[in-house]
Amino acid sequence: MSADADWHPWSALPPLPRGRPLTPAVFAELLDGGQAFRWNRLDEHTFEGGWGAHHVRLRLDPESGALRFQCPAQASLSVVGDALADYLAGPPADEDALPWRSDSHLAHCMEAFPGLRILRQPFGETLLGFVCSATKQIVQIKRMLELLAARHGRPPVAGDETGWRPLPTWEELALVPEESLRACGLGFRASHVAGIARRLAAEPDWLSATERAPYAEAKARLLELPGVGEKIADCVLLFGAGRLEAFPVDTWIVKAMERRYGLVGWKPAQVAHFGRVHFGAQAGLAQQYLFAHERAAARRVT
DNA sequence: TACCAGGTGGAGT
DNA sequence: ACTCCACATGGT
Repeated sequence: MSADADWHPWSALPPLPRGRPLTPAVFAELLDGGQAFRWNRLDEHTFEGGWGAHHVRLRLDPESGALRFQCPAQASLSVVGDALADYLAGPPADEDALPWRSDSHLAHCMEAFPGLRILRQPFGETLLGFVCSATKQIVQIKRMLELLAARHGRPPVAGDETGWRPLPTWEELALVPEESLRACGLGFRASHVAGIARRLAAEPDWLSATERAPYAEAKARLLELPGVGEKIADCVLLFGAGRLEAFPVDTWIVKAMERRYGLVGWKPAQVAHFGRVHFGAQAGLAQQYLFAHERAAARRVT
């Protein structure tokens, strides 16, 4: 942990577009609910974390819903503030276009997490995070990425003494032996990461072309990568490219559709088809409400 | 101990 | 095309 002197003073962040003020529960769900894996709680209303080369502390005023942030003293306040606003704003979305009028369960989920949104994360590191996510709990995914950053990431800004490191880029990962990836707790995911890193090193423009491509083409390209199937491809496109039509189906969504929509025994591919048809062009946003609600419900019981 | 975790890919029907 | 299961690792 670093001294306060290493940080800029707290600064106000403009209100998020198209959003009600965040509640503490929605704030926590947004940063630490399984979209991003690099935020950690500092206290009741403050998280510390980062994306790309940016490292910040973010604090919610529980009364007003206003957000304040601070960044390392060596970083540019205006640059980081603008980047943070983009990150939190997420892709253009319209909650009113979701079928909550005819879907009482969706309406319930949206009331439980008012103003929940999709973050706009860097494409490459979203890919890394979700390749590491396969059959892992969120806390374990965070640990893997923390180790990757600590051991293989570079300092974000010259003179930054906070000790925080960004995730290694794919270019940097291509230079890391698979055994070192394994030592970060990746398990069988290490060979996937290594395979993707080799592929991206061989075709330097492949990733950015994939990010720019239309949804169907981008997804087909991602599915070429080792360790990337339907679910992870949709997570990368939803959280790392703002493609709200992506509808990732994981164990929680299968459970939710089974319990709340009566789709007992449906397989993930069938659930995915149902979700796209039922929830429409912003199925991914609906998915995030269902996901948050289902996890909260499970927590309540246990 | 057995089972699960924001799954995927290969082998065998 | 569909089902089954190994794949590493850590937690309950």
